[in-house]
Amino acid sequence: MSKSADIAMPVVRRLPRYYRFLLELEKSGVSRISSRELADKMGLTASQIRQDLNCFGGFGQQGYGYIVAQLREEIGRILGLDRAAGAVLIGAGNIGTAIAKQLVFSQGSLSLCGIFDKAPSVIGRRLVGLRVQGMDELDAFCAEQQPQVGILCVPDAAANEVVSQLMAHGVRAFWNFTHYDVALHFPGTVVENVHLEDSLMTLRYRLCRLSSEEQESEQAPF
Amino acid sequence: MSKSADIAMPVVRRLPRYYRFLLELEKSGVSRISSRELADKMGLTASQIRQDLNCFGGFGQQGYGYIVAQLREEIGRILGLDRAAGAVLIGAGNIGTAIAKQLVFSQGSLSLCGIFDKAPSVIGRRLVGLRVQGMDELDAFCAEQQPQVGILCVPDAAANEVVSQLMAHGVRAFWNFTHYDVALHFPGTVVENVHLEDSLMTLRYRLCRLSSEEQESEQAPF
DNA sequence: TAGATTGTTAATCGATTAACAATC
DNA sequence: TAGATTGTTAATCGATTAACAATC
Repeated sequence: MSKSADIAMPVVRRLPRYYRFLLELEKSGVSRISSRELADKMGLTASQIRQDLNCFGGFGQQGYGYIVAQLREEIGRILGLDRAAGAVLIGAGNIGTAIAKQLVFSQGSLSLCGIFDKAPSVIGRRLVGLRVQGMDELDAFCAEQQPQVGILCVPDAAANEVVSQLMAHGVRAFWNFTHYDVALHFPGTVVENVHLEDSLMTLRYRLCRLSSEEQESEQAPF
Repeated sequence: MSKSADIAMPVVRRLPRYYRFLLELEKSGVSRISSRELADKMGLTASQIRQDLNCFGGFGQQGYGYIVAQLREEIGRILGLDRAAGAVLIGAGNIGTAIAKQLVFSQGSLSLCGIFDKAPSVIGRRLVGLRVQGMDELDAFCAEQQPQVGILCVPDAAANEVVSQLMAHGVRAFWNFTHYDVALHFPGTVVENVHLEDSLMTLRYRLCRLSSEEQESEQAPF
């Protein structure tokens, strides 16, 4: 059993950020960095960085630090960025369209191989070089292409149906832009939720507190 | 000082989800619910729900439970959904366009009052009833309209410049779709990051583990 | 009153930070 | 060797869960 058996989610969620910072450092010609320097740059503690990295192995050199390029590559491998994976996007509305373009633009290792929609007005349109297909074509497509990731950009009410259809074809990973709780209804799946509305509500909350804080300090100036 | 002085972020981030579930219950005619029932529905513990809600006050009735409509409204107020707030969106590219449409479509309490872009080819275009303005018009617009929220849909490299410009006009809350670390560079701001790429990388990581888990259990079947 | 369920305190669990021995 | 910095163990801090007294 590998060392990375059961990593805590907070650690996993920090990995992409490490990856980004290391890539940036690499680009700007920094070849070596200590946990302290990286911590200062990222607004973390050196301790946390060392703890996080050591979940996966000893990538550093005592007395010296970490080799940027090597560490970045290592984290990339941990994230699975070296392995290609196919994805189908369901729902070519506002967000679906933007995500499709973004995916192709940013050229990550996830390759979008199919786009599907229900609306006859959308079916047949071309998007990032792909023809938007109808939902009745989904089963045959999955059987042939075996995508691993489902990107859910449909209305909330349609999500359940779409997920069970995809699961029947072995799709276990979902990038979920709906409010439908995939993980709750389908155990054994792996789901990343992008809840834009929730994110915005959290911002509203924090903005409120910020404003009331300002007012309080004005009223009670000591 | 109100009871809600310093609420832990994990609690705050659960509020939008409570709000959604309660709204759903309300719509389906449920008028009363216990922490236990709600917990089962949401996949949480009853204890956590009671703890979370009691950060803000005693909204329930002992021996009876919570009144759905009342609790939903209370949480809405806590989130600041009853207060209107103006937002400017900077960057009318793929995501910017989708977000603009989504904001107007979902009709939240955040009102998009201005859209800005740098590209001459985009300036002047109409989007959700607004004219996309040039960056040179931003200062005058902010001075007059006093938006409270900045939505950052620009390329990473442009974010720093845009944020300082908006901060000069009193904008303190940012909905950030770039990888630029606003909170790190501008203390005193309130920032919600939507890091799509990070989210996708986390999904990739988890997909990898899921697959290797399956393989392992195939090889060692007991 | 008895039953139910909250509000709240105490116990547990997990994640972060600090400390330091190992070692390059 | 001396200095630096990691890897790792121990201490602290915070968040979640359990328990129970208050009360509708």
